[in-house]
Amino acid sequence: MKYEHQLIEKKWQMKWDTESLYSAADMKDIENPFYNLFMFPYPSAEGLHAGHAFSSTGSDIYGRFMRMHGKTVFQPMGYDSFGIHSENYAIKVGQTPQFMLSRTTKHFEEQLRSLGHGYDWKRTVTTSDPDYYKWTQWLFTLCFKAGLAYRKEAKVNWCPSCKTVLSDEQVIDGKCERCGTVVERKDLTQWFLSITKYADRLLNNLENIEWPSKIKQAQKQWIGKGEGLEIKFSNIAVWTTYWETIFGATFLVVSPEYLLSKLAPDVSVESIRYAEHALEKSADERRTNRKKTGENTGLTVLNPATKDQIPVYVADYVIEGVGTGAVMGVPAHDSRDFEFAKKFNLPIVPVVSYANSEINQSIKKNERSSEEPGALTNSGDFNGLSSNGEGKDAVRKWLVEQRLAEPQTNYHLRDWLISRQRYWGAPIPMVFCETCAQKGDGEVKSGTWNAAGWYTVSEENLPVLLPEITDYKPKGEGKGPLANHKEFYETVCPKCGEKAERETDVMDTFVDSSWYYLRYPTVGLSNSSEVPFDLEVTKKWLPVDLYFGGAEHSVLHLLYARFMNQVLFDQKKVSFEEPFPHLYAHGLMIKDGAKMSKSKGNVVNPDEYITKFGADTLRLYIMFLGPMDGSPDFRDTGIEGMQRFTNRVWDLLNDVNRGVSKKDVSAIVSKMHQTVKKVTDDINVFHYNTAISGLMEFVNELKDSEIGDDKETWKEALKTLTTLLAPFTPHLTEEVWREVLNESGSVHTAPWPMHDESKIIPDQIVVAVQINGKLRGQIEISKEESENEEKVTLKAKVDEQVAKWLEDKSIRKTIYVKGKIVNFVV
RNA sequence: GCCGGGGUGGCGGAAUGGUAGACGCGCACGACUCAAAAUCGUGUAAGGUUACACUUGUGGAGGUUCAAGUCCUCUCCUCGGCACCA
Repeated sequence: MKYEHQLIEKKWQMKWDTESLYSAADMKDIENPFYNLFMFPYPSAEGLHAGHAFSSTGSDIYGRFMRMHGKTVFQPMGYDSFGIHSENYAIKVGQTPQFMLSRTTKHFEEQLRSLGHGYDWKRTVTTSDPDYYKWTQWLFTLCFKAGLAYRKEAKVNWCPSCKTVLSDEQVIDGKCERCGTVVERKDLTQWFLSITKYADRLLNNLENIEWPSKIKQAQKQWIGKGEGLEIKFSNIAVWTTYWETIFGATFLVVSPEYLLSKLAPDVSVESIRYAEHALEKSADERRTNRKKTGENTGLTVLNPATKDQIPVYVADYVIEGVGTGAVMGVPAHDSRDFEFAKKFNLPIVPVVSYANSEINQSIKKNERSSEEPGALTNSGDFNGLSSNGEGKDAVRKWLVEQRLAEPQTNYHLRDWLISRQRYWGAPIPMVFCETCAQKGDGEVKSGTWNAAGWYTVSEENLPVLLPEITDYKPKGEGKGPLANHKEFYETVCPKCGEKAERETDVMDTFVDSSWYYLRYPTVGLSNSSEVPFDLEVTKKWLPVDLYFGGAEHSVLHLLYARFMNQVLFDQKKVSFEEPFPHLYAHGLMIKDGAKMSKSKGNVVNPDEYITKFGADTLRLYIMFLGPMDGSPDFRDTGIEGMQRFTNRVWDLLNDVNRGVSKKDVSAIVSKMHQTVKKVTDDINVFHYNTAISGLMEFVNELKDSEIGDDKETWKEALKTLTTLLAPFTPHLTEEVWREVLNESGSVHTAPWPMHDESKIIPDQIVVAVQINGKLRGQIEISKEESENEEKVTLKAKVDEQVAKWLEDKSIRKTIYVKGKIVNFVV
């Protein structure tokens, strides 16, 4: 009987649906909850590709594994449907985003169903749905009321192609994360969320969550906490983490911004001209210009440690926003300063030694080397000091005691810019009233920015609906398309009732995705339109038990979501700080050695493989390619090999009435228990490729066994194999379980098999024999014999292959590793 | 430059310090067939041999150990993150 994958897969997908196998009737009344979350995709028009199939299958296998462990698994799916990606595509094909959406989500659902994933389709989330973004807006108002949302004019990242601003996190190598265009800098007034206030907590909590270290590392690096000193050089403060090099600071450099805003007009005309010119450069141009250009300002300042007057320069290698925007130039210990000093003929003074006992003396004597700075020729030569920890501490103490410096902590993390001058997003739910602004009235009084005139839209008036307009394309004038629609922005002030205007920018998509995991369990509850998330159900299901997703979200989504959750925690809306205590980051599937992308034309659509080979074979194949956290290469040849395996398994499992001969029973029982252990252990750590190889070995063992009378062992082996395979091949095993083995209920709720440690070791064991660590022979012993070291070593000694190596040699030492190895040292 | 992964057959990849290359792909040969496909069987690290024996072998150089792909030191290459971050 041939395995008809098309019929069987469709049959069970429909049946699971009618049986609600993957959907709890009542989210509040369940036991052993396990929230198995997969990062939701944005519903692209192309549909999902093999990379999605790879990652979502990885998540699904774990969910099924947990379900068979008696957990009630909640595995929802939704769509991150707002955002530039979806909107850009709609523009390209000349449709509205709304129109595109209805087709794309439907296509996604069909594809995900055809892969056999056990999603709860009754509880989905679509971020562009008013029922959803109502609460995204509510979240923004919550931040505003907590003093965590503010407006500020700032030099921001502007993508000239997407015609919107971007957050720092969305600029990769100076380019737009979405379209790859070089971003420009633009002065705009924008909404920010104060994520920097959470920098320390975001950093410290990393200790307590079970995440891959590389993701933690990336977040740590992005937060970039630097504990340094702020040191006054006359009226200019510099910030440094290398304060011990201050004795070698022979000049000072300020950024162009610093010069123009704080030092002009007391500086040279040339330096002002230089600074103005530098500001016209794009961020990318400035970033990649490694030439140390600059200009003398004519000012001098006092080096507080050496008491020397040193010149002040302006140069664009100093960046506004890092530290104070001014740095001390220590050419002997910093390669950039060195290059600069060479160019401008500034003195290069190495700071020599701070050996602990002489520290005070050294400092007082202001010890300097008489060596020529010519020794410092390459940029790698600037260490030596930073490694001297004790000296460094002594200098710090001295500087602070002398009141020359103050401790100051700086972060790389910036506040999150969430305004987007686009159409396809959640409108920022704010109203500005000019009348109130004149009087200084506003919803919050804030010291950090002038909030006068700004009001949140109250909860009963949410959502602020995104109007359906046809002229939704961005124009690039610094305002979003909604600014052209009076009917949208004209409103009245909630305070004084005068004419007022709505904010016309929309929110960054990452705000939408920063809280979606909270919404899922509440979908479908009677109060779901009254609350963002029901308290009882949230308490039951959250935090997420396993979050499965791509490493590319290390510092975007994963940081924002943690931040939002912590805000909600502080506002007493949730009882946990970290939403994802356990994260698994899968790798990226590639094709022919390159990342799958439309532009390369190497995107693999799983549909044709499902049609040709079936979902189960595809699932096995992509999981077998390599480890889940690697970058497997999708190749067509391998899948045919997996189809052979699927067919072999099908034939084997249908051969229910055969038995196994007495002589092979022990080997089969042992292999069965080994396989149970191996597959269980491997799934626990997401090593699906080796779990599958273990299953293949078990299948080979069964196929090669001699036919005999022992039907009970055979039947048990088949049953075990079926359950172990179930997470990987849900359709085939379900067919076998219910129709061939005639078991009651679904295989996916059947109990996961347990292994018996005592049955793992077979009756006959092969032990390797080594002489001086080199393999010289093998002996076969029984299980009982393996316990007896003397017996084993004797048997090894007299083995024909081994004996000839022992002739004329005396054995100095014998090592026996039970049931594994005998090593004679001669 | 800093921080993290990795370097193992023709390929994807396995190996709690204990028989390196599991499992699979590919390839070769054989069976079945008029023939092919499919399927099944055998072989497949390199050198060596009719076949065995044996020798070498996990990027390179040292070291620890009865025993090293695995641990330590140095070094080369590669992939990912951050970066004129002071």
